Amino acid sequence: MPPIQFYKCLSEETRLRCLLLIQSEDELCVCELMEALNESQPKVSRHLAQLRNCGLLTDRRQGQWVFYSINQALPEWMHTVLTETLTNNALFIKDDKDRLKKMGDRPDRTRLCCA
Amino acid sequence: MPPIQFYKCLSEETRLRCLLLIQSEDELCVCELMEALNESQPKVSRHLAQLRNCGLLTDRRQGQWVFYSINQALPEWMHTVLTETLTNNALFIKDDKDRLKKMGDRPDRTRLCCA
DNA sequence: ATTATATATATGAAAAAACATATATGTAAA
DNA sequence: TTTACATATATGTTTTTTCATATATATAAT
Repeated sequence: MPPIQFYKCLSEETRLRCLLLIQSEDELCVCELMEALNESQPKVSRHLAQLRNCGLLTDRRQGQWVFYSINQALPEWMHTVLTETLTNNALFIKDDKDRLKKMGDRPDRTRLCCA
Repeated sequence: MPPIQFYKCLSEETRLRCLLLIQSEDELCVCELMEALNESQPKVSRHLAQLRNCGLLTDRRQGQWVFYSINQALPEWMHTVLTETLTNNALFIKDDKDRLKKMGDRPDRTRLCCA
C-alpha cells in the first residue's frame, strides 16, 4: 500500500477511531463499533469497508456478526505507526472505550470448532 | 496537535513529498522544493504554509530565501512516524531527490553570524 | 420443513461538505 | 526592477454522509 493511501485511511476521524479501537481490543464487530463511536450503521460500515479494501483490516464472519481486526500481513512500519499512535493518543478514544465497556449484550466470540 | 490533523497533513501527495524531502535534506527553501517536486510556486507555497500553521514545519528567512525544516518541538512519536515513513518509502521521493541533485544554482546556506 | 420476522451488515444513489488547484495579484528583499 | 515567496478568489474534484433498500443469518411459529 502506498504511503498516501495509508495516511488517507488514518486521516479521517471515524476511521482512525475504528482502527485504534480495533487495535486496542483485538477485534470488534460493526455493532460494537456503532455503539462505541455512537455513529450510524451505514457510516461505520462504509468506513470499515474502505479500510478492508485498502488492506488495513481483515474481516471474518461468525454467524450474524462480522468481526474486523488489523491485517497482520501489513508491513512492519505500518504496525509501528499504529502502535505509536495508539500509545500516544489514549485520550482520543477514551470516550469510545467507555461506551464500549458500558455496552450490554456484546456478541459471543466463541469460534466454532469444526463448523 | 491532534492525531487527525497530523495525519491529514501526511495524506496529501504534495505535502508528504515536501515533508519527506525536508526530513531527508534537513532544510529546503521553496524554490528547491518547486524544482524537486516539479510543481508550481503557489501550490508548493500553499502546502508549506499549511504544514507550518499546523506546527509540523518551522521556517527561517535568510535574505531572499525562506528555508523550511521539521519542527524539532514535535512530540517524539510524530518524529518516529516521519522517520519510519522516510526509511520505508525511499522510492516515493526518489525522482524528487534526483531532480534536486541535478538542480543548479542552489541557494547558499551560510547562516549569517551576528546578523 | 415452511413461513414470517428480527437482527446484523452492506451498498446504490443523491446531496452536502471538504479539499485542492489555477490564475491573478501582493509583499519583501536584493 | 528582478527574484523569491505569499495569499485571495474562483472553480473543479474528491470525499463523506444520508436515506433507502438489499442481503444474509437467526429465531419463532405453524
